[in-house]
Amino acid sequence: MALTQAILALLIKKPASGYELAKKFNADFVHLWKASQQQVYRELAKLEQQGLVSCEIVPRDAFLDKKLCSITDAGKKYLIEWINKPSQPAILREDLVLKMLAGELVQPKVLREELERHRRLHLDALAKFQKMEKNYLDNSEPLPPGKQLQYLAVRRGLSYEQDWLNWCDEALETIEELENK
Amino acid sequence: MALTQAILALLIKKPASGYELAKKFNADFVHLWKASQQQVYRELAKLEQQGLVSCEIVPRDAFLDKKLCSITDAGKKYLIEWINKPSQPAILREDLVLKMLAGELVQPKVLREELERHRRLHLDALAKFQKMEKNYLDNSEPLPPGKQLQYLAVRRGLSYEQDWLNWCDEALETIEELENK
DNA sequence: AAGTTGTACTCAACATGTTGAGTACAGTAG
DNA sequence: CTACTGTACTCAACATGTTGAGTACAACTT
Repeated sequence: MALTQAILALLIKKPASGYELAKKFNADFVHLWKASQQQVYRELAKLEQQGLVSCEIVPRDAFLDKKLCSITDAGKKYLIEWINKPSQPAILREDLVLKMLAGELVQPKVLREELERHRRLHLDALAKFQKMEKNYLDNSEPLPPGKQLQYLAVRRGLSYEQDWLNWCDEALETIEELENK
Repeated sequence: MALTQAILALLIKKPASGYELAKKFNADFVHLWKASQQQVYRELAKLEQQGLVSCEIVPRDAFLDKKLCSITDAGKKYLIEWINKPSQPAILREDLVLKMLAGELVQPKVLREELERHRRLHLDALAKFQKMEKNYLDNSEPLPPGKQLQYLAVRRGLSYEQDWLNWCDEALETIEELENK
């Protein structure tokens, strides 16, 4: 629903090609907003057609051409209106929770191994956010308002992953108790 | 992706009609797995066709007929296989985080009001999970394994909402600082 | 010289989720 | 006795997300 806004939000920082945006949505940004290359290109085409972004083909001698997209004034206006509209919290749909609900059907060991896998994944994600956080904390000068807000986004990721980690540990304790009975 | 499994997971507890399932996915269950009526009916039709659930029309004199669906042995087998396969953590796509990233475009007041709205929503959700938790805690006897796993799902919801709440408070502090400058 | 990796994109098909309207009937409240 | 609410579903259309293949070219490795 809001891939539109996610792209526009990145483009206000600086113009980018579809390829670059797609890379962000699958690397540093992946734990906050994931999107496939195909999704990005499709969305970008729609945005250009609506006049919310404008693209320009930049020839780079020797390299392949690159279609650099920038947000237009209309795009900025659209984003501002969207921020002003109330939005709903995201809908949670987590497979792992379903596996707990139906967990009686399998051996506790199966659940334990899956929990351990998820624990590792959340630990990796947490490490990435901690690395990002450093860029905001190591600064001796106070952060400008834009950066402070960005920092809040990083804090959300950090807190989210830490919270998952805590739950995984709690769940593992319960499962181990079940295994020992 | 896993609405299939969400429906099957509910059906192992007891048979239900599409209407009843849809009600769950929009009431007590909504913060763990949300699905619209239309989605449930479509999925249920597919599941019946695949032989994972079997439906039976139950005439209830005076009342409207009800199509009661139960999970079949094939359905149970399918669920067990799914639990055994590793699954990916859900993808986060939260509008509010985007609003922070692009937040420099608007007055801090706009962000503060949106944060306060979300804070209230998460507080409501938290209250619902706390109410659910009581059913598991008030018990003097130890819980059977199935219930203990169910309790973990509730704990996940509880922790998730509490974590959002904490972040909202942290973000509000930051925004208030911005407003006072 | 051939194969792999990385950049930069397009097209097609399908699965899933959302929105909205429409049918039918029973119970209850004004 | 009419309107509203709740039960119990169906159909259609569209938006969004996923999967997979395909094109093209440059740089680097083996």
